[in-house]
Amino acid sequence: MSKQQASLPVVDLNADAPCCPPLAQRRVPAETAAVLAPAFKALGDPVRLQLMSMIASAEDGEACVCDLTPAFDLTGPTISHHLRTLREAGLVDAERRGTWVYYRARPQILRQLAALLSIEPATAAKV
Amino acid sequence: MSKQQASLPVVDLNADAPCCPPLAQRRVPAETAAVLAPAFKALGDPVRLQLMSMIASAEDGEACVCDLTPAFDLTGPTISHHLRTLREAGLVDAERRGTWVYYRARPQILRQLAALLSIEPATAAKV
DNA sequence: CGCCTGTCTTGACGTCTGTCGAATCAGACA
DNA sequence: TGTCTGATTCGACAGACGTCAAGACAGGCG
Repeated sequence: MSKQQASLPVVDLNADAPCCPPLAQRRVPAETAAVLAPAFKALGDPVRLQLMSMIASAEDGEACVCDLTPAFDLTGPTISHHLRTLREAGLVDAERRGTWVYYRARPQILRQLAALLSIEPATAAKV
Repeated sequence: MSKQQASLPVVDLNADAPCCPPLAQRRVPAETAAVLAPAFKALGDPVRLQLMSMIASAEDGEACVCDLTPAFDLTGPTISHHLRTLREAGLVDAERRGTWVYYRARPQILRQLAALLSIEPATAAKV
């Protein structure tokens, strides 16, 4: 078994959201589904998935809209709309500094989503 | 909405292969985003998220539609529609055995999605 | 001050999605 | 064979979504 997880199951999600034993371990209650589904939905668009990745993988932990926009064949308003969607899903934070607006990922919720999808090798191997 | 509607399973995510370095580690390329976004989208509905969980956490690794349907205040056709969405996203498999139809989760793609969202503590701690 | 650049909001348009009722298909069983 | 039950498909509808053009807002600079 992997030891990558030292103190695993008790995810330290300082969550403001009700959180998550793995989806495959215990049935997700309706309230949890209602809270987390919008986050998955926000990631359910290729453009937003790339935006999320560009922001999360940015060097300083933040990315400027001026860097994000030219990476797509889409207008500024459209990118802005997608960024707002990510923000409203709680996946990113925005901050204006002077002329430019910077977006920053929120690792907690990403961890929650990853935890929800995680599969214990043992569980998966059952069949 | 970016289109990627297929009436048939498109995703060949059968690979246990090293599909995806974490989203926060390397920028997700457009092709990967196009392939994985539909899976997130399929999980982006509370009903489907619960269905997915009920199937994945089922005792024998599979769940009968007859057990799934009465868990919601929705008609049979609606549940059937959601199950088809999950199937077309490559998240579940369906098999008819006699009178009943059983759905089974596909752990590979769940693992891929989890891997994509996973965050190295080191990476997350940067701030 | 006025202008310029960068970003967001508004309004509109076509498409997709979630839901239902009715019809249809697939097996089981008398 | 006929009929019954379980599941899917079909047709339709309201609402949400992705996209754009045009306008509005914010901050820097001459």
